[in-house]
Amino acid sequence: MDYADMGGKSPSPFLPLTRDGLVDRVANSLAEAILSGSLQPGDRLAESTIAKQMDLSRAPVREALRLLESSGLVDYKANRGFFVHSLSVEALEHLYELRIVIETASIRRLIASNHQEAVKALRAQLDHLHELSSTGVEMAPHVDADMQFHRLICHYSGNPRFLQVFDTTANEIKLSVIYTGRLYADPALIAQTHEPIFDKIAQGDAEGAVAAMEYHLSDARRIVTGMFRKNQESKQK
Amino acid sequence: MDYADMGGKSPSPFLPLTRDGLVDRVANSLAEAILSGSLQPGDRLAESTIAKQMDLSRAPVREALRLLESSGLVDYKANRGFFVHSLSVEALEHLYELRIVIETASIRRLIASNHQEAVKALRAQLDHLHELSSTGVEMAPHVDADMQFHRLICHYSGNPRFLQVFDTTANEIKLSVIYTGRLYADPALIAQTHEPIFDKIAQGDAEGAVAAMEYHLSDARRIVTGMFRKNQESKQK
DNA sequence: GTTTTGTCGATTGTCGACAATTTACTTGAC
DNA sequence: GTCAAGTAAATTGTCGACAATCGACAAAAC
Repeated sequence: MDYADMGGKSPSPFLPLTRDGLVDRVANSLAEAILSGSLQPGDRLAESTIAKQMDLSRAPVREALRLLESSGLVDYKANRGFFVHSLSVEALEHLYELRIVIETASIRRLIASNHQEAVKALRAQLDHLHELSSTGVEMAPHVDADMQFHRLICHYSGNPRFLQVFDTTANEIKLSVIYTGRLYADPALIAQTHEPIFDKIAQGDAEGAVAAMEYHLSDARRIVTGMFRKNQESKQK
Repeated sequence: MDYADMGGKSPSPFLPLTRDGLVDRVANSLAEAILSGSLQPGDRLAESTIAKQMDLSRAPVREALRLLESSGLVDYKANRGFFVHSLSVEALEHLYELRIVIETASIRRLIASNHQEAVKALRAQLDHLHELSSTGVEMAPHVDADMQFHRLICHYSGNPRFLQVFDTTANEIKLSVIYTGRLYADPALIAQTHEPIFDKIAQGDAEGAVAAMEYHLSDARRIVTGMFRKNQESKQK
């Protein structure tokens, strides 16, 4: 038997054996630190310091930082180095506007092509969200599951470019939620606000689903930017 | 192509005074080589070779290649290095679909906000295109001017994210045109096909402009993918 | 003859050191 | 006390060298 060319799911008895390079591990580690809030926006990310802390040279750290830059988690200024990405209210507005464009476009393509498969996956993800809502108070898992629902929509659009655009926005959206505190007073609301979108998609009602998504994202934008503004004001004084 | 240009307006009377770092110069140089066709898709881009040819060390070359990767000009495979980006027909279809989404969204936002300023800039760019059409037979300037028209639309959308998405697609689109040969038999047609879009925008007719843009991009997609297919077949034998 | 295994050359991955630049601090003048 | 210039420290930018990894070819086994 030839284990090399059995396309599809892992036919081999071995685990994927994730040979993540050093750079990826560094990037993941840094991303976690940023998304967990250990590092504040604007904080300097000195290469030497990080390299020393992780006990390796500056080269892989530098590459990891460049990677994070392209995913929007850090900013780079020539001859000045890397800093944890700082958000502004304007940037958030632009971000949500882009999300509306990409995710509504994804919905249209999704309904026109991959419908059956997509509905199944989205239903499963929604169920997962409902389960989560009864559990912990930790914010991160809820946000992740929320984002995953939206990501699935882009995935099942059938256009990898749509997913790519979504992914570039995803980290910044996560950042904004982390920094502004919880999105909804009750985590159970997260799952509920996605039901109307799913319903319309399941019915194959493209325009209805688009409208539901626009409403949902506009609402989220309103809440996030509102809290963001309040947060900044409280920091001023 | 200038990777340092952030697309914003220059408030000072002085030119940006591009203190391009070494990395940017290397990136520009490589981009030119790729977009001019000196390097063929799939060609290996060995760091040492490039470093020797440019008389510097591998570090800045490596960073430049990573930069080009994020702008879609080169592909990177772990432990194998960098290669000139290879296009597929499917990728092109996806790319044009994304362009339609972003550029039509840009048109809507543009007409709703920056209208006056945008119309002026677009008219100027169209005039420039017309002037070009009577001159040389070189393809690159026409393609650049064409892309610049579309880029202006994204720019005047007022949402930097839209422009950012456009820029990530721009290089690949350029590549496809370079590799498939001329888009239109007569360069004068390039300018003409953009007039309807401009007219509708100038009139403030959002839906009309969107329709014109969709028609234009669908047409371009049809031509490019068609020539691409033909090109590949001729390479087979 | 086909498949597996071993070896080699080439290329990327990582490292520590030095040069160039920026930032922070100190010093001095007003 | 405030501001400016000059100096020192810290940080990024670049370099050349070594280690790890990969692909291709050669050799051996079936």
